[in-house]
Amino acid sequence: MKFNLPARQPFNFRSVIQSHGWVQLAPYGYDEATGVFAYVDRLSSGRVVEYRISESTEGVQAQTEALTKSELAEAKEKIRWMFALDADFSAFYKAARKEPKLRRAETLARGRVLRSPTLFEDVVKTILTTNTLWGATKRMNLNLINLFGAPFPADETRRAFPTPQAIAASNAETLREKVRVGYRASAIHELAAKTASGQLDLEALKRSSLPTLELRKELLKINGIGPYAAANLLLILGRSDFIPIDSWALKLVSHEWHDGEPVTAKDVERRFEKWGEFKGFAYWFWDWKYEA
DNA sequence: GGTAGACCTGGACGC
DNA sequence: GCGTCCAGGTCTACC
Repeated sequence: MKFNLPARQPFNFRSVIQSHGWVQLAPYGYDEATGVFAYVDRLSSGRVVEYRISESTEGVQAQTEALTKSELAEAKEKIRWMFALDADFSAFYKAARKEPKLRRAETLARGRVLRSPTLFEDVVKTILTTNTLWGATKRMNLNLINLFGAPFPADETRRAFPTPQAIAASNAETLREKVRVGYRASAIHELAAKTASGQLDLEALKRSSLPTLELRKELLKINGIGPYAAANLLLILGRSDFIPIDSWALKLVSHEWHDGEPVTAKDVERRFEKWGEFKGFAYWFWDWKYEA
């Protein structure tokens, strides 16, 4: 079955897909040639389905197998969230018009950050990006999915992202030895256990009206989430008050303003201070000189 | 509030 | 094939 979901304008499908490296992490997939984005999802009914999503005139078009009425409603809600179809970035665009390095922000409809259907998945993936190289992040994520994810019946080589319950039912030792997440094992298992038991309601944070500073405090309470990871998750949640400062950010700022000389996190903060509540977006969508 | 050192993995490199 | 070094954020202890 096919269905269309409209997006608040302006909207640019490729800008969302290319907003960060998430698209390279299973169970996402993207075919550059056809422009089809795929995601294997486990619905709350227990069925594992694939969404094949492409750009439409007003937003996105999704294709999947026949779903029940409640499954369809769930799929629509998840896809709306993943692509932030309802998000409004007009205030950021207004501020960005004055800055040549952000000139393309509005024309390319930047601001939306590709996200997972659940915040649990995004928190786990963010933990997997910390203190490691991108290749290792991809490997750990794939190991996690292959070990704990439910298989997609039409192609059992592909699996949905594991539920908190599936990970919680295992233990930190298995995460360390089979998923090869190293010291992150206890943080991931604790996160899964607290989420599965209801002690931690991550999904409520998606709709939270808390000020960003308070929301950040909530994220920092999670074991394994520090300043970088919290800022990354805030951007995913549409909050732009903090910059995810990692070694890459230091490199970008170093080459942009300091001729490649070493810089500190404070230097990065200073460069974007004037952007206030938009500093995260300004950093994220800056037209950087330096490229990998 | 700031800082040093430990935590792990896997890739790169030298032998 | 083996050993060593290094990159990458968070956490804890300490000042």
